[in-house]
Amino acid sequence: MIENTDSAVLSRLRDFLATAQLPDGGRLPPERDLAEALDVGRGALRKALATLQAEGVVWRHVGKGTFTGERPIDTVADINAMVQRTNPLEVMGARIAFEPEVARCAALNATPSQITELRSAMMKAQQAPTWRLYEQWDNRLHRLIGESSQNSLLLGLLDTLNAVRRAVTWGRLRDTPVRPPPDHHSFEEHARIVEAIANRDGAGAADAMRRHLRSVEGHMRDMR
Amino acid sequence: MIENTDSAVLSRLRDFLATAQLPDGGRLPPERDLAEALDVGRGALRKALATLQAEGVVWRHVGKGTFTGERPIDTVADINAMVQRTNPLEVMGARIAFEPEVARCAALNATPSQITELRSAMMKAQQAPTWRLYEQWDNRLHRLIGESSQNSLLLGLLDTLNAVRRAVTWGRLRDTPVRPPPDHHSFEEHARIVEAIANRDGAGAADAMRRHLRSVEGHMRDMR
DNA sequence: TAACCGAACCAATCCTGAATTGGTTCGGAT
DNA sequence: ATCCGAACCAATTCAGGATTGGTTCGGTTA
Repeated sequence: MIENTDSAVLSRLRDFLATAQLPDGGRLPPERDLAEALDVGRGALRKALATLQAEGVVWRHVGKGTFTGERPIDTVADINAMVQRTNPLEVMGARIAFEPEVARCAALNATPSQITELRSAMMKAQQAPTWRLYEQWDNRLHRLIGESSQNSLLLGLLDTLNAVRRAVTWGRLRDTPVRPPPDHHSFEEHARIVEAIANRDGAGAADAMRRHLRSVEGHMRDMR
Repeated sequence: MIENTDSAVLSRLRDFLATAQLPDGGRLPPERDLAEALDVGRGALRKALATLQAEGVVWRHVGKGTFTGERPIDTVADINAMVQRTNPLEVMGARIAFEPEVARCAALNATPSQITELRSAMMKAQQAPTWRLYEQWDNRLHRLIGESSQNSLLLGLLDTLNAVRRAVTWGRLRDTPVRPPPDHHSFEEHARIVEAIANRDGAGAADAMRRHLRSVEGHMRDMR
């Protein structure tokens, strides 16, 4: 050991990083190994690493290791935060803005088997013996449309939207044994959406979805 | 074994479910155990379970088990999960589907002071001395449009989308000291969007935003 | 005295192999 | 023909140990 002043260790560490040429986000050797490789005590190395971390050159996490670049952004979008800020009216507005475009993508990208599934879910909803089962298949239908867009990010956003919707409309589940009337407004609207998707009619699907959601919105207000 | 017709097995299974009284989302015994408990072959049991699954009473997954109720959809908006499933192309597709509709809402709902802010952010982006600062003001502009929609849920979804976008396109930050050229394609596109919003022209705003994003998409491909 | 080093320990994380579980196939018995 | 048991497959879970950054403590050196 020649000189292990703080600055000497730091510069030797920078040297190592420059030489190592590791990819951005790459992982450094464990502190113990690195200390031995640089012929430095672990404490001194940690002090130097702390400096680099303060500079934003590296970031560390227990059990994971030390990595170059900046710490990746924190993970979960807080659905609870959205739920507290929003209200049923906003949820409906967001659905009317968002879901028609998802339907448009679905019309352009759905696979034949997905179209079959869409028709099946639609039928199941029509024949549902209770409101609860109807809503179950209605949900399934709307998510199938998201899956049919073949865009996992759109699907993720749709799931987020639905999670918020469920949280906001909590406790308003219709659990009556009464079944939806055979002329329930949604049935024909669903059919229009699914047929537009089957016909690869993007604009038609978006339009049909928009009409459907506006109709749902109208009935929501009537129930107040 | 008395009678193990399909319907008999099915009714015995329903009986078990009713008796077991497991909580919604609860887990059924493994097929092998359950088959033995009901004194039924596994194949027959599976046929009955398939029926229940078609009815939406239970759902199954290899390695996990069989559960009551609906298949849970990722309730947590785990951005990391989205990031891992998606790719830059999908991100662009989602933006093109989503952001024009946000712009439409913004045109209908933006307050005068928000319109002032929009113009300000647009100017700042035009005069940005570096690409990094340009992107910063570009981000600010797009989020301001989200705020102008006056729909906190739409804004939350937009933030989620942006978080994914940043994570996916990470490491491709342009940090050159060069500034965007004065005739950068985005400048006029931004202006069209902002003016459409200022004029309360929802369709125009959506259209301008769509053109803008398609243009960005095109330049992304050129850079490859 | 003060700084530094090595060693041990802690908690979070990763890793690996075994066990579990739904999905499938095949031969034999009824 | 049909059903059953057994074996196998692939996805998932689970448990234990190994790894890793964070911390503490006593001994050594300057």
